Amino acid sequence: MQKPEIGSSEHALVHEVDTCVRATTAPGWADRVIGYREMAEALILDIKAGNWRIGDALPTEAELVQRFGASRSTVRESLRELAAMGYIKRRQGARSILVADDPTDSFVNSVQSIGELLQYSGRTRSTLLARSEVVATGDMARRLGVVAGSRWLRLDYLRTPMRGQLPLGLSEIYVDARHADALGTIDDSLTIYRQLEQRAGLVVRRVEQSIEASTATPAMAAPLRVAPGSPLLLVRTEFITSAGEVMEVGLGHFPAGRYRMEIMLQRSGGASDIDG
Amino acid sequence: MQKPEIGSSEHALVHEVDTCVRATTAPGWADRVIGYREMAEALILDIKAGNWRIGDALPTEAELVQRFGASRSTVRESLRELAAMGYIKRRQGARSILVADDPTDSFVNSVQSIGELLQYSGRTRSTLLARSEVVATGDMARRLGVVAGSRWLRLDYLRTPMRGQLPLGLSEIYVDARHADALGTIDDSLTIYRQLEQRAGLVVRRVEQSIEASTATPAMAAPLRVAPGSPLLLVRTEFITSAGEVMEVGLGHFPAGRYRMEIMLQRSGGASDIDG
DNA sequence: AACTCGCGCTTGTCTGGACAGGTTCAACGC
DNA sequence: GCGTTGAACCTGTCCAGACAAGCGCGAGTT
Repeated sequence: MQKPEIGSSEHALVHEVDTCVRATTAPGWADRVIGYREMAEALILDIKAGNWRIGDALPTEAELVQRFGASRSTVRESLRELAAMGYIKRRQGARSILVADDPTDSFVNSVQSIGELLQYSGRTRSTLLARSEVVATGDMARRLGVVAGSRWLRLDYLRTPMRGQLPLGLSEIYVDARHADALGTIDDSLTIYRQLEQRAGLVVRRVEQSIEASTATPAMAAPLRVAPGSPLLLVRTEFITSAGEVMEVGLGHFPAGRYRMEIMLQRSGGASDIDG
Repeated sequence: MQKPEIGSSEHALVHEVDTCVRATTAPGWADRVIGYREMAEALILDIKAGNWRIGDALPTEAELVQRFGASRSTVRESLRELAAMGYIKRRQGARSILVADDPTDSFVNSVQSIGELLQYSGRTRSTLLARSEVVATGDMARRLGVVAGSRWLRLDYLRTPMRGQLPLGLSEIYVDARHADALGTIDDSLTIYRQLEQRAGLVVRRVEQSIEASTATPAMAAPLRVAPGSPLLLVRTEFITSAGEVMEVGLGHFPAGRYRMEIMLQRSGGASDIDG
């Protein structure tokens, strides 16, 4: 989490001493050693300042090497950044072309294998506590966000870190009873939703997660080893098919301090690389 | 600890011949030189063959250099490819982690104007409780995830629904003191990060959110109208520039039952939305 | 048992150099 | 005028080495 590089100045010193040469020919202003990130930022400022119009070609790599007093690799890295953000397009042999001066102001969070995060985060193991069939009645149906009266296969897991004793949390997983047969024996090396996809021929179209604070019920308190009433993170995950039907619902209960959910959103214009 | 890492048999040949000499000689020689694309392809085949499970660590760059007889740059380029395709996640200091063996299986959450959800979610209003300058000391620095000793402008908001009495939650917003001047008077119709972008010339590259459970301190309990110690949802949001510097940190505290965070992930393609 | 600290391992960033292969454009031949 | 060709220009790929910075684990402490 730390970002000690306040000015990134000590960075500069080291390299100055090390590789010297650098920028001796450059016009005076290129004194400061800058990294590819700063270089990218400087270029973006230039772009926003209107130095080039959309469709124009940016300076060649060689010119940027001169101007910033950095190596070609560094210049290329910054151009790669600009391309990833959607400002420019690159093509071998031709100079970079400015294609946008303000790439879509949207952020993207891309997740592979949802629920890895919820069920298998690498250094955790899950132990099945109970397997039962339930009918969603009033209160429970509301808690799950499903239709009252529907039938579900319920799986209770306790999640524990590989090293350490205190459990991370409890997971209740509800599988639509109509697909429970297809599930059969459960492969613990795959997520439930993946197995449903593979064996029941379902396709998850979207996943909805909601997160809120709650408290530990007496029943949960024992396996979680916390006091009843202590604060929990409640994570509900719904897996929804293209037909709009909820095929699986997961409820995760995580005591404070043991589990943290992290989401990273990245600004993206043209997610793709090079070529065209 | 280390994975014995199986398989990848035929690559041994190339390695045998050893590298260096490279294409200076005619293309007639025995084995092709492996490029980063082929290397990526080979790795994908290994992945699909099940040599590693999701969550496992791939070989280190050094090991791949050995195996393929290529330079580290080339190996890194191929790993970059795999990361872009969604097979692996990379983190400085730690080995690459396999996160998907079939990246068509990726879900995307895209959102315009993050932080709307933290500051202005349409049907809520924010009232500024306090504005102060603070220095992040030990404990607070850890809580914020910033460098100890750094200086910040702190803004305290109470968020209340348009209709209704009970407050939704408290927001502490910390703005890097170096950019606080640029902020000047705050336009309540825009998010803070947008104003920082426009007035301080910063570019937000990515946003990191972490969510966990916590408890209400006595100081929070009063304005939130809950009992001290009652469960809260703690949402931390970091706005990070392309230089990798944290320019704004937001801490949201939401009592149980009053606020729920919602995330919708959609499989490849279509846009989606987050929260409300 | 939980916490801190240090050290080794691993990835991130950067340098400087080389060749391959695509692009561009002007000179040339028809 | 028009298509071809070649050379200059430019980006793509690759190499070898170095230091910076983050991570993980074990040892020692509380």
